[in-house]
Amino acid sequence: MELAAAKLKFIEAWGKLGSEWGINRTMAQVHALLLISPEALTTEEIMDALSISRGNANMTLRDLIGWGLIEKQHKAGERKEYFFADKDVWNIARQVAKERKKRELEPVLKVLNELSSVVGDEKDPEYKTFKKSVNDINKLAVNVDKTLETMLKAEENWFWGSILKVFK
Amino acid sequence: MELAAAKLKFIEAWGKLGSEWGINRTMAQVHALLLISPEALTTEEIMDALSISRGNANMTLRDLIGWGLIEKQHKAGERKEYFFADKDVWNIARQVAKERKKRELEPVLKVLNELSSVVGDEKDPEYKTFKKSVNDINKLAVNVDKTLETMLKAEENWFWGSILKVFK
DNA sequence: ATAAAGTTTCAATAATTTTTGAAAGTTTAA
DNA sequence: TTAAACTTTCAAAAATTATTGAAACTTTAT
Repeated sequence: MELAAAKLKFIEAWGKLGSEWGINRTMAQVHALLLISPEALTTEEIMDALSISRGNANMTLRDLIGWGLIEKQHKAGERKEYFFADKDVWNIARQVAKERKKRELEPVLKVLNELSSVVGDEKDPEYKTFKKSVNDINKLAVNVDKTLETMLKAEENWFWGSILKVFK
Repeated sequence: MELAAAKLKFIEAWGKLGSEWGINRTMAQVHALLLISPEALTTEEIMDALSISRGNANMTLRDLIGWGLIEKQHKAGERKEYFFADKDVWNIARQVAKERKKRELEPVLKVLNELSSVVGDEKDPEYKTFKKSVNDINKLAVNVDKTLETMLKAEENWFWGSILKVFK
């Protein structure tokens, strides 16, 4: 396969995976493009490469910055803004884990906690089933939260070393 | 909080989490409803509880069966079909992991593998950057895949025991 | 101050995804 | 058989989400 074709395939695959995981296709594609680009790119270059509008490019880039996945760069003597992706895949994974934990897991933990404290008649099957499911999900969510917390602090080699050794 | 209100809140929270993770809101809500229901429910009961149409209910239930999260039940002397959710949260987590691994991770691993084999000029920064990103993502994806594989075979206590002990 | 270069915003439009509801299909019992 | 009870399908409609593009805004250089 040609490099040019391979790049397109990578961008497409990343976009598809993103959309399956609740991340806007275009956002995932812009990220993919920057990931495989050795140089920082301008908004115009990104618009051209992916055939998207200026407005879309601008909003997507802003979101990616919000996720901590890319940053703006300025080149000496130039007005234009350049965008550059962190290429360290472990950083990326941690950054995504950090944001999703904050945006999604934590609010759910909060609700589960409130729901854990609902009191009722232990004889009532409706209550018992509700309580058991909520408590079990809560425990699982707390374990996931703890594991993510560890991941956020960990070095890649140590993390996978520990996990894969145990599971070997 | 009243049990009735708590149930609604749980269904709502589960639906929201689902939609953030690329799972249809209604599907997550039906799953939530069945999770906290001590008895199997009919299509009609589900339609009523969530105010959804018969068509929607039917398709959603079919999808949930496809994900291995619920099953049909028949009660003696009744024509109606009843639906019942597996309440074991560890089974649920494994089932979801299994399906998403198959549907999403494996296709991506396949593409990454193809892209890893693209050859080019080691002096070309475009090629070098592409290759490095693809290889790094590939390694991460393989580690995730191995960990999921272990999870699929594991008992809940052993799994979290091992992970949390290492990370303590 | 002005104009050029560049960035941001957002209402309108387009695309996608979800839902409806009624018709077609199936199963069971009499 | 027939018809009642129930399930499935799917084209059309609704809802949601993403994208465009042009105007407004900001910054910099002269």
